[in-house]
Amino acid sequence: MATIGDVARVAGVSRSTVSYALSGKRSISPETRRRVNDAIRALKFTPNAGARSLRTAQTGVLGLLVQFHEDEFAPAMLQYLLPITEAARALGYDILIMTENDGAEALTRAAESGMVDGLVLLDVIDGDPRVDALRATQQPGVLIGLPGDTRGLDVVDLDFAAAARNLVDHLYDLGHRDVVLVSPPRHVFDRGGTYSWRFRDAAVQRASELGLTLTARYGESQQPAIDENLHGILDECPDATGIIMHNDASVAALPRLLHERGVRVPDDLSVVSLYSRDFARWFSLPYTAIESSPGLLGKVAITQLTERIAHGDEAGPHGTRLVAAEIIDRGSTR
Amino acid sequence: MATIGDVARVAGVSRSTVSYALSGKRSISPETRRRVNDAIRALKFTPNAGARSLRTAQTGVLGLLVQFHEDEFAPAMLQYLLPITEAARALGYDILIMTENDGAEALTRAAESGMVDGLVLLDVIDGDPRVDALRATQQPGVLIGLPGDTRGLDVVDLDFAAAARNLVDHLYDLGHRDVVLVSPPRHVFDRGGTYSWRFRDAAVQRASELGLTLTARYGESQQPAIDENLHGILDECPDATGIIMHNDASVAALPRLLHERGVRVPDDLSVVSLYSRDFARWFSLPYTAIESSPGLLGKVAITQLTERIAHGDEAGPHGTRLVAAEIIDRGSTR
DNA sequence: CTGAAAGCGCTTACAG
DNA sequence: CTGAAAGCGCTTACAG
Repeated sequence: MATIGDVARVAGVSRSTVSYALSGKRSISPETRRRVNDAIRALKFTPNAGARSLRTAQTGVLGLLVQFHEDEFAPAMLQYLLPITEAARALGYDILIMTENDGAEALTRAAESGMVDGLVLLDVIDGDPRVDALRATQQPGVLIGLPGDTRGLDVVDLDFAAAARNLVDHLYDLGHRDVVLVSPPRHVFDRGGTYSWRFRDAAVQRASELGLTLTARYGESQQPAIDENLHGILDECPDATGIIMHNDASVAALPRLLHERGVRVPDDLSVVSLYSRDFARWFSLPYTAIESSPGLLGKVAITQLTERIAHGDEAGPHGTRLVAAEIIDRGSTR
Repeated sequence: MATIGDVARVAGVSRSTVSYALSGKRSISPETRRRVNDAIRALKFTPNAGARSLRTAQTGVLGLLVQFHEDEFAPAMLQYLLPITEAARALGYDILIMTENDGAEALTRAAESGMVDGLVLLDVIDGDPRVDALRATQQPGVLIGLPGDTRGLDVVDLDFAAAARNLVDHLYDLGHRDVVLVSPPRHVFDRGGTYSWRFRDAAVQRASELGLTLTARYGESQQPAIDENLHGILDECPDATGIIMHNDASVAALPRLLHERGVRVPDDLSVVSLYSRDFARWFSLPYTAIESSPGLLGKVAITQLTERIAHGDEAGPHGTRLVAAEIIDRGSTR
């Protein structure tokens, strides 16, 4: 690999001139610039990342901390990965992906060794040990997912409460008065998955405001429990005319299950849910749903993080951005 | 962040002693070792990665080049991600994930700037421009997926030909004499996805050896074309008693589609396929299938790559490792 | 508009 | 068993 010294020698200038030609931080005569550029091309010179980061204390790398909760629906995670790497790349950053079970330890290691300029925490729950680790490192970071205590943190998440109200209103406006809600599994609530109760509580409250009967039930995350659970819920609520699915694994199983039961959508039952376009495509889901917007969330998070890296506290106060929930009508209600 | 100089001062030794205490590359008196360790703990010292890599020309990072083919089934990619990061971590490496459309450019950038010690190319096809880029960089690399020209490359892939023969034999042994094969979409063949024709050609040949009628058809990768395509194939082959699904997107749609057609498995039709346990779980697929073993492939690839990094040509000749295909009986045949 | 020099934080041959 | 010093490849104040 060529070094900046090689380029300087070939171009017949000093190393500082090559560096400034690269960075544009001081003016260079056209003739010199040409010679430098020629030499760079001839030698295929690329600045050494380690040397640069040692000198500037900046790496151009962001750490992405992915948490695989044992019982969670893995494909849902994938939706965030591509938008995040793309948004980061567009801003000049690469992504170091860390999937260790001990996310707090991984975060600390990446930060303390200076491998990254900032950290993205995916799928944050209340009481997440990575959040304390992040606070301890003093590194810029952004959370996707809302913990209980957000002091001093930049957080991005979907507005699950607004999403729930939106869906309840949608069914109510169509005349539905008896509706079922299938939530994430109970252990997601217990574990601190705040999106689960933010959604459910908002749905319950809106239903009560409207005088709509809402039966909220936990879903399951693994077959065959999913099918059994859904059959049980549907048997239990024969008069319900609408169902709100807030559960990736369950909604993925729903088309087949409703077909088996001979339930037609939307003639016999109106179905609404919350997932992304990609998710709908992978699982051929035909339901009207709140778009969970992983691409937008990822982009907002990366933008926020890079702002924080560049400007620190001057990038504005720390805070939580709840991204508005938008409904996509696929004709599964009436 | 504390530096090695801080540790040395607190411990009352030289920086070299701290460094050697860390690396264990020369003997240290117990007393000195204790003082150094105390200082490291007191200061929470972690060596700076940039400085270390500048000095040693090693980064402890592997580049993972993920290629998102527009028409491909994204969840399938995810299965490789976790095993690869875990295998890498177990060997002391972190993973830089690159998802750019221009994978060759990304690969070159990572290699030339010295960000990584080696490269993993996921989902390699024949004529993949990343392969030429890899050869040009002279960096250690490993491919998952088999290109046409493997000279000088370390390659890991599933033995798709053996998998196909295995499935044909399985159906033949149960008495089936008229079988359908649903391959990947035509453009996967055209694009250079060698797994598609390695599987199909081996199936066709084995069928002809056995005197079994095998109707090979292209599948689709997007709804609603998937359903239409499958209905067409099933209508076309009313006498087929078995079906071999070599197509992620199509097999994911099959349970619902067969249910719609009133086809019972295995009473009316025997079904075999090729996918991973995780994939089967996500999509609730009940079919006997060759285990595609993404975890094993990822682990083999990482092991091979780190060997190559550590020992270069002494790690043995470059070559292709085809991982044996194992069948998991889920009772969908008879 | 350009160059010589210092220094980022490590590791390791050299010396004792 | 330990230390002083060189040097990895950059960037940037300092000087002209």
